[in-house]
Amino acid sequence: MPRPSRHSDMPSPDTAGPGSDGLDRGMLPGLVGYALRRAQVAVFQDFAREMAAMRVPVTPGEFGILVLVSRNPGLSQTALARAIGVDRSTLVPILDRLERHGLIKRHPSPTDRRSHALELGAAGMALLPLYEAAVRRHERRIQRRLRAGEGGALIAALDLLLDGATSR
Amino acid sequence: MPRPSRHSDMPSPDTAGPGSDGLDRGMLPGLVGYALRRAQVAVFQDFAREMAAMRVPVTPGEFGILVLVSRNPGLSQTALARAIGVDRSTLVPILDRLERHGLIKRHPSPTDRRSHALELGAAGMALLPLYEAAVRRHERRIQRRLRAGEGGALIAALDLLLDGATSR
DNA sequence: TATTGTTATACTCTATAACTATA
DNA sequence: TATAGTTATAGAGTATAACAATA
Repeated sequence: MPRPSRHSDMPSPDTAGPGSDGLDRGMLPGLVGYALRRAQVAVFQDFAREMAAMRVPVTPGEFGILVLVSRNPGLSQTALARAIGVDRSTLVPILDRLERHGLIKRHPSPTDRRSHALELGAAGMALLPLYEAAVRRHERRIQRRLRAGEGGALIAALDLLLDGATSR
Repeated sequence: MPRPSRHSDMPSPDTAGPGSDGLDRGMLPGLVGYALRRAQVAVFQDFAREMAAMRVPVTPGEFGILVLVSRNPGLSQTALARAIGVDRSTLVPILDRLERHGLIKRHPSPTDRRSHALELGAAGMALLPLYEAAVRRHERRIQRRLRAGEGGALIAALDLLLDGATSR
């Protein structure tokens, strides 16, 4: 994890953040939620920049779907929707697009004729390794200001944050 | 086709994340971007939950606007839009709502008759301290699984991430 | 009766372009 | 000519409700 900042508790009000414009931001720079939101936006933009070089660019959410489908072949749309936290109706146009580009394929389920068994399509099998490499490049770039091993500690801290924000 | 990376790289693939559903998530749990997105969603929901108790609930973005306006009275809409990273046209309906609730006020600028000088409204002056207290409670809750001082380190790491993702 | 995928619909958030009144 | 605020409009992204087919 990052440096054990030897300050007592509430982080400093901060006179001016990085790339600042001279405005007084008050308590904002001391808030985890504020740092989280700004980092999130920048990281998404960097992801898109890396993907722009690909033949079929995908969003972070779509990349997640491709990984999930490849590791859990035969998954149903409802199960996938639950796994990524969206309504099953929200998933339909997303899968439509991925299927249109051959990234995934909707097979008839052998056991339930209402259900679709999701698999990677031909383009998906060809491109997923390229997407994974692109994501690794992206991860290396966004973490380049961190010290070695700090990325893992950051993930651990974010998972703890998720837990603190989620659990009753 | 998930390929065994022969680099000594990413953290462990993770057998099952917290609150998992038995699905194999492959490399996802080892990605900072993935942890960031999930934490972000949970933290926003917790913010909304804290705000639900207030007379006039505000979003994280609206809270940021109130802080900015209170610390930089006389700010113009264009300057504010730039500070929070949205188009100035996007800001208009947001300020409309805040003004309707008396949280902010658009004064005529003394120096430029095209421009509005933003100030806190009467309700804004009364409520901002309550919002700030609510945000501190929210911050304390989401950080409750972290060790003492780790919140500051987390902010520092997120700021470094922002820098790595942003700079050319 | 309940569930799966789908459709229709609506709501939120955001941007672009064009307008107006000033500068 | 350029800028500040505004409007009209459009495109993502998301959800809810209802439907047909199937369980």
